Amino acid sequence: MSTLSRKQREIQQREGMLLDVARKMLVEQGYAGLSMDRIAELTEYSKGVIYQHFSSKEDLVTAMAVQSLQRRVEYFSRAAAFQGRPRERMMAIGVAEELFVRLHPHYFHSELIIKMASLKERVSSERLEDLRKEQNQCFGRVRSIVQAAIDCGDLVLPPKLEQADIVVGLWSLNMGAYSLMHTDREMLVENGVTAPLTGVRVHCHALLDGYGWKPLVAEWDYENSYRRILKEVFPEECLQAGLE
Amino acid sequence: MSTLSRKQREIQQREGMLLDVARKMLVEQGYAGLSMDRIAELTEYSKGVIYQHFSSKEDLVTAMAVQSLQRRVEYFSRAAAFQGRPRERMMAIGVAEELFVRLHPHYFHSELIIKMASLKERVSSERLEDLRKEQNQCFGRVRSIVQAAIDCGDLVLPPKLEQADIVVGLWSLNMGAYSLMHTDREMLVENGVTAPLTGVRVHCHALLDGYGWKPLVAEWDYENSYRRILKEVFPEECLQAGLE
DNA sequence: ACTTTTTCCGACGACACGTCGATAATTGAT
DNA sequence: ATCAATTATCGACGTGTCGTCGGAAAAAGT
Repeated sequence: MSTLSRKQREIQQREGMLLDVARKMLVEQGYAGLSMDRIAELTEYSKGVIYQHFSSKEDLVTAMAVQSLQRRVEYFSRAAAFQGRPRERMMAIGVAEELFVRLHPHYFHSELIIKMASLKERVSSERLEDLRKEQNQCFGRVRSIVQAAIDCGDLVLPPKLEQADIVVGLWSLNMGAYSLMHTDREMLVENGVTAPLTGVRVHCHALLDGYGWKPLVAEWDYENSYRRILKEVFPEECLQAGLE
Repeated sequence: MSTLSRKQREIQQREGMLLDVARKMLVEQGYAGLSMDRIAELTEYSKGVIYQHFSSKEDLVTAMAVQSLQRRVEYFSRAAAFQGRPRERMMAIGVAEELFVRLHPHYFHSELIIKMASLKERVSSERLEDLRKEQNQCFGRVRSIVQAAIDCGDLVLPPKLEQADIVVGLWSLNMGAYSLMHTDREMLVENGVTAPLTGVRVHCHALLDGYGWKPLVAEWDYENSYRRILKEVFPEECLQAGLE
């Protein structure tokens, strides 16, 4: 006998289904087109049921963001376990992020929305706590790699920068690039930017080189590292993403 | 006699006033708290009048973003005119962005919102054209500096990167960092990131060093450049921002 | 002074969020 | 198996917002 009754398990499962339907709606129709009434209609549950799961529309969107971050943490964890120099492991995190965005754009999208609209006011405090926790998980995964690099001497912190700052720099660059792609793809193609995704990798390497994080691009065959990461850490996802 | 009648000028002026009221509301109450009815109430105009200026709520928010970009272009233009090496002029752009975000956070905020919510569907096509134009202005200002650096030999494009890519890298890093500050400041302080704004400058320098854009940080006194930029290009704004 | 055109108004319909009392289903005890 | 107690579900309702539209008011023109 499990800790939860049959009914309660059913309810828990339902939450996932509600989120799936909601996410599809969010992606197809935007935030404004995400309607609680229509979720009720499509799932053939009543609104009351939905409001037993989520205290408000904002709470629901936040739940999507939490799901997204959980998935990301999963990716990051696998990436962080890659066998290699710290900088290679950091590269693996970058690959993880890239695959994550490629394979789950709807998850990423929900994160962006919740971030922007400053919806936090109307979100239940437990959900907000979940969000915070997952975010810190992500941050922590990256941070520990930076620490490892410092410990083994591959990275000497430049003046005025702490470990956490390095994380912020990389995070900003990635986050900025991907949200740019999502929101201003039009402007990019207009300006002849054809392969923004591969671009991100190159930019990250430039940034790490700028920090003086050894081995520098000139001293190491990161193309090879890249292939190893894809093959050893994300073989399944590669196929899904259509990467060779 | 001007080309516009008195009445028409009055109407044009009114648009600015409407946007001011709306922006204040947006910043104080978030996107959800921005209500067309309340704008009408506060300005003591009818809703009909407001809908003569803006075809929808989204159109109004887009108008705010356009205003914001116009202001940014102004800042960027002044920065681009700084006398010095291309990399110094690029640094001036960074300073411009920093001051812009510091002094007009509400403008910046409206940009973020319009970007995220994929509101574009309901925006009038003229307004969308305005937005596109201003964005390209910004992009162009930065791009021409990159070109200048290439022309004078200060920058040799790394393999796999075009001029436009360099712009994208810097843009992403800045955009990402500032939106991170706006949306996740809490997470930053939790992780001991104390001075994110000065951090951005350091990260940008690292990125430019990574591109091999001469003169590198080690070869030039950019602290001095920074002081010169503040004093020569943005003396007024410095005081307002409370920078020494 | 009177007509035409422009501008302005605010009631109205449609729709969305979130609530709540009534209703149905499930559980547990006898 | 029966019935009471608890739990889960429903959907109509109140409130508020968006965007429209026909008529009132003001301005321009003659």
